[in-house]
Amino acid sequence: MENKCVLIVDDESAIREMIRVALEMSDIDCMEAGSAQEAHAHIVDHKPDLVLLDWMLPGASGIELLRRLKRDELTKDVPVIMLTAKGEEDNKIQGLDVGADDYITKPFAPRELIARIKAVLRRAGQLEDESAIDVEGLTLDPASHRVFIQQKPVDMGPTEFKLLKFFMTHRERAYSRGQLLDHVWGGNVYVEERTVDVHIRRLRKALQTDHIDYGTLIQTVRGTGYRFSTTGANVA
Amino acid sequence: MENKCVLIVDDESAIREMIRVALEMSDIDCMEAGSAQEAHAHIVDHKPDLVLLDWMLPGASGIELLRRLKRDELTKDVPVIMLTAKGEEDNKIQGLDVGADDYITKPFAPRELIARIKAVLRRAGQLEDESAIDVEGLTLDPASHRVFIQQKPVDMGPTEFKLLKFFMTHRERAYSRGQLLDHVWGGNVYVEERTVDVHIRRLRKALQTDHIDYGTLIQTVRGTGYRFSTTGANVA
DNA sequence: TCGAGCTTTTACACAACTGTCATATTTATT
DNA sequence: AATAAATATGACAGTTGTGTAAAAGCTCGA
Repeated sequence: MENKCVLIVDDESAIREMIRVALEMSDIDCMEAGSAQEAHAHIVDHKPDLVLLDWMLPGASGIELLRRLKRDELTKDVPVIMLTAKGEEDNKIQGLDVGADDYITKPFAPRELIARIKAVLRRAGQLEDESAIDVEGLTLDPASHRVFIQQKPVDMGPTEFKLLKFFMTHRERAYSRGQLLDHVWGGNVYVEERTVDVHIRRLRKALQTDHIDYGTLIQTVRGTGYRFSTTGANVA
Repeated sequence: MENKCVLIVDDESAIREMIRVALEMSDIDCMEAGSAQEAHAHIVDHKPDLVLLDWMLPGASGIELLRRLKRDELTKDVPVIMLTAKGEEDNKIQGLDVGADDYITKPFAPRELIARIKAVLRRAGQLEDESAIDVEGLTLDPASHRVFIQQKPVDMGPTEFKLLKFFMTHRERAYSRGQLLDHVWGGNVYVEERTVDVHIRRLRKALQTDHIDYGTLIQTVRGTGYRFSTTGANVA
């Protein structure tokens, strides 16, 4: 599985370095930013999985940045843990009010930091849409992470599952192999486009039963890619 | 029966000590926290049976903590009694609004405190599902803290029991190892995720008998985690 | 302080899944 | 009908994730 990426925002590079060491011990990838501006640019740019934000940035801009992040639709879902020095306790609460997901007081034990980061990451990951999707007897249930054909569970690999989920939430529309790679495989992976064909094939196969063949819902759009459609196949 | 554990949250250690003495007279275990932050960490970590929370923490964070606790799925079920000083009576109402289970005005008689605590614990205790859960001949009885297969008692460790209880009360849904750690181990414990595998293994083993193998009810969701399901796995 | 009973970690084997290729098969074009 | 282009299919090997057992660590009570 891909590592989580945490952005460390602190003006003291020594502290950043210390935190980085702690996190990398736990297989968490780190990026660093020394100022609020730098941090903001990075967040918009790379969408880290979590931001560790020092309250005491020069210009008291830590809380400013937090507020700004939470105001913007694009960044409001990025979890933030505030770092506060002892004696700034009042600020913690303010931080929470503005939407920090947790706070931790310096100095802290690396273990505790890791534990909190993991806890926040875990909770953040849970927020996805979980209601089942049904198409003519083909049901995909994100909660149980399963697919059913007429209430009967169907077996398929993780990639096929994600692929089908994407299709069922984006029907009646053709996607190129490249787009599918982006959406299903996720951004920066280098994979042959032909690989998509293979997974389409596997998915179609999995959707076949003795009685019904739901594989035909995934239609080939020659020269373009594929499309999930409930209206029978037709000519271009 | 195991003693109940109450977390006392107050910034004055003298008051904490006084309360502690009173509670321990009644065989109630106590933990203490002097700040909202400390308290939150403790609650997530150890899930006390009840929290005695002073409204007047530095930074007026008592009410904040309460709000935070009630917002988070993991902690919303922990009962809270608010401690308010005379003259802050208006706050009581606010506290109740946010979800406190009761409130007490300082100064209070120890007898009264004990009485209220017991009342809240009693109420909370009743909410716990004490009725046995049965799935196709596999029975878990929270009251006796035992598991039966066709009326025959089954042996397993405490963690396996909690794990099974969680699964049986949360069926047909995939949980990541991280989520299982959150729910079964409790909050911020810092444990390898692979540890879950081992307990799953032991639980599955415990659920096997000469005749039936209930271990298969716990299904592996590759790349995701595990799921308790009564709809059998299926053919490829 | 020691030991029993659990829990957690570790290490390795194994099975499932993935990505790629080589080879059919289909579709479009002339 | 022949040819070119694109997709479908089956097989293979490398990779990843999980199962399993055994060892190391804890905890609590005698």
